[in-house]
Amino acid sequence: MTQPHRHTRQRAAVLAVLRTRADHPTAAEVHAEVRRQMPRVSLGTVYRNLEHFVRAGVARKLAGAGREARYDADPTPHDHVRCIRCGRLGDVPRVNWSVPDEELERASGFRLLGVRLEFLGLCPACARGEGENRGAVHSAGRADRAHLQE
Amino acid sequence: MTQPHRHTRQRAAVLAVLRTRADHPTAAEVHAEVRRQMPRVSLGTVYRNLEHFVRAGVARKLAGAGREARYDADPTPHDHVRCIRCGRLGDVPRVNWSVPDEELERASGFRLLGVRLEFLGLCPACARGEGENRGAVHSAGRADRAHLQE
DNA sequence: GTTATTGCAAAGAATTTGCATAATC
DNA sequence: GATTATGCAAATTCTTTGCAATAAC
Repeated sequence: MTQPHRHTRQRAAVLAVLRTRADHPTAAEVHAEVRRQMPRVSLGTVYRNLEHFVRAGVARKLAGAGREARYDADPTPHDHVRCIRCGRLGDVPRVNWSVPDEELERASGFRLLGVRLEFLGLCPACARGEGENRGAVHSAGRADRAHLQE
Repeated sequence: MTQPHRHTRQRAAVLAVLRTRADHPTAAEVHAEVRRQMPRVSLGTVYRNLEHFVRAGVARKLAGAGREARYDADPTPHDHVRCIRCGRLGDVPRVNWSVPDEELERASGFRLLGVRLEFLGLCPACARGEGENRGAVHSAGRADRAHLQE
């Protein structure tokens, strides 16, 4: 069934970075950091190992709203806030909320298996107007609200 | 402030398709359908117009978990279920849930502006095992659970 | 020794963009 | 007539993949 896994320095390094950083880095960010120790690691290897950990249940892939995916190796149950300006991710305590599953299943016709909950907001830096502009920023007003509905 | 907009046949066609179809089509699907009436429309034009409607608050862009974005012109407040096998989107009634915003803002350090709630599940066809396989399907068990956590 | 894993480079998928032309206001 | 929108193709961005070489078991 399950294939045997091998311990490689690259794999260990990827996990180490993921566990060290609390900011849910992107694959590129993990790559950059791993590279400082092992200059020859390829981005492909980083992606493969990140995917490996996700499949193993060790890491979560946080792929939201058309942005680069971010990875989180914190096993504690919690949700996330994504900064709508720079894309940064933050943690939020898990919200208690009850969903009437059966009713929703009937209404949608889908079999419901889970939920993804992601808050949208502004990280401290962007709230102060000093955020790095890592993505499309709509002008204020209407557009921002529309974006929030995603 | 706001730029003047122009009425073009292409723009009207994109909105018409979006309003006609209840299944939240992707840009490519909208393109295919618009093309039946106007064979020369380009995919770029479809993207530009979809983005136009999103900015105007007329449509919502539903970009989840690394998949192609889907678009929804239904103004009624509702949430969505995404089929983890084929990517299809369904509607679900909006769930009532209260979030203690201030507490979460304090805990996260972010200014909270909104939430994105997306259910994950199996669409009717995929639940019956006859779904089109439009995307990566992990093998059963562990991997699926990991995927659900996204 | 097998075979999972790597590095590299190339391919892919989704979306965006530059630019000359065409259509709208 | 001024300018927005289009068509086309090329460019971007993020991610995956083929393959020969390498390293783990």
